Amino acid sequence: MTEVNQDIDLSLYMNESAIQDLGPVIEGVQVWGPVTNQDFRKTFLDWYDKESRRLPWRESKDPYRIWVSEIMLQQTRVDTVIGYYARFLSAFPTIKALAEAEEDQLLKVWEGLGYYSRVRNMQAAAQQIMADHDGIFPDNLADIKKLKGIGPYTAGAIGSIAFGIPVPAIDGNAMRVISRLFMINADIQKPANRKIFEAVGQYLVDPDRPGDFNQAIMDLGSSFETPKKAMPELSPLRDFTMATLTRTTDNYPVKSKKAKAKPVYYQALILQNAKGQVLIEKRTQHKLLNNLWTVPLINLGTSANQNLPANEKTAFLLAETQEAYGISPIFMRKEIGQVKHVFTHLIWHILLTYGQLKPVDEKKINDMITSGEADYAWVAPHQFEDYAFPTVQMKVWQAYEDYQKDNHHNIK
DNA sequence: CAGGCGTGGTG
DNA sequence: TCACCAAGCCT
Repeated sequence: MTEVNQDIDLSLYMNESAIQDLGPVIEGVQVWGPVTNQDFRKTFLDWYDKESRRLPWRESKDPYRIWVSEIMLQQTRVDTVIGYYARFLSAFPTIKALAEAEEDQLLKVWEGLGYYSRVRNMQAAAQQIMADHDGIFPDNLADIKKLKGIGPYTAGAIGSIAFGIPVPAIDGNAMRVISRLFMINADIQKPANRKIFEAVGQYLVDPDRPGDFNQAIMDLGSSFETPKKAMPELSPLRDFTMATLTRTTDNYPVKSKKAKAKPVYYQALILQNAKGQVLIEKRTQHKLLNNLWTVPLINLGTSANQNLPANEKTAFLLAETQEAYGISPIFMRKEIGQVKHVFTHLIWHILLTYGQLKPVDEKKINDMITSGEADYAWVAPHQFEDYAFPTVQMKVWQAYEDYQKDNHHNIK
């Protein structure tokens, strides 16, 4: 059985807190009763009415705009999203525009925001809405949940904010706040424990103002009830929060650790044609950074493998390049730079190698581009507006530029 | 279910 | 430098 707050006796704290009555046990959590619940909601929403953050997506109840903000905000900071939100809406002002957009243009607008499947899923959902709902965002939870990329949290957020449906929106903030309210020991990392917070959240949410209630949780979670360096004694809910009353805020939420990122090694090929343009390719058939563009990357595996003699390294590189691209560039012996990029689950270590194409190889590449056989393209430095590059590629460009700067003998 | 999936900020 | 984090969802 999941550990919850069974070791806590709420009644012990009734005299020295705002808790006035005891309520039911929900999923093993002893919660306060209806009298306290009303008091709690009023206190919380009064605070929200006075102190809520003014954010671009709070200016409208349009479900499309709420939806866009909720997808962008998944695992992403508010400050980062603000830089993308208006641009996205101006590029794709309606569900129809999103549904009909070119994927390349979609990724270009999302470029740098990360978790790119979010925007691909959002377009798929927009197409679902065009097909199944005449282009009108569905107004009930069951249909909202069917949309690609919308899970239990996002459905609750859109449902409550845009349509006033009385449901909680259980994200990391909500689990942190609720775990501190009732000193819930369930590991929030475990999917099975979601139902505990869903159920308690459902009990707590104000049925008259569910959207404001859920957004109040967000604001509280980003101000007084933060993951680190919380200031629970300044929270408007301090007298309702068991962890604050017992000075155990830092014990909540319980959260198990995730595996740390593993290193992967690559050789990036900076291949120039006669015009001085550089070869890039679209990452089709990948899961990571799918359909974004990078220079050719040769995977060297999980060990550096760089303690080989120089001539063997070159031979290896030539063989790999011939294998993957059917060409034999003239490589510079020494690497021209390096890049380190950290993903959630991987760390890429990239060595940049410069090479020039022989005319016959350049023709081979050009033929593949012309025939549409492969997603290659030639780009000149600083003329990147047509392609969506992930941040790791922007770092590669930067390293290449640094090298050119340091070696005033222009590579050409 | 565990692991995959980005990026930038923070202590 | 590094661990951890920020309005999760999909497979």
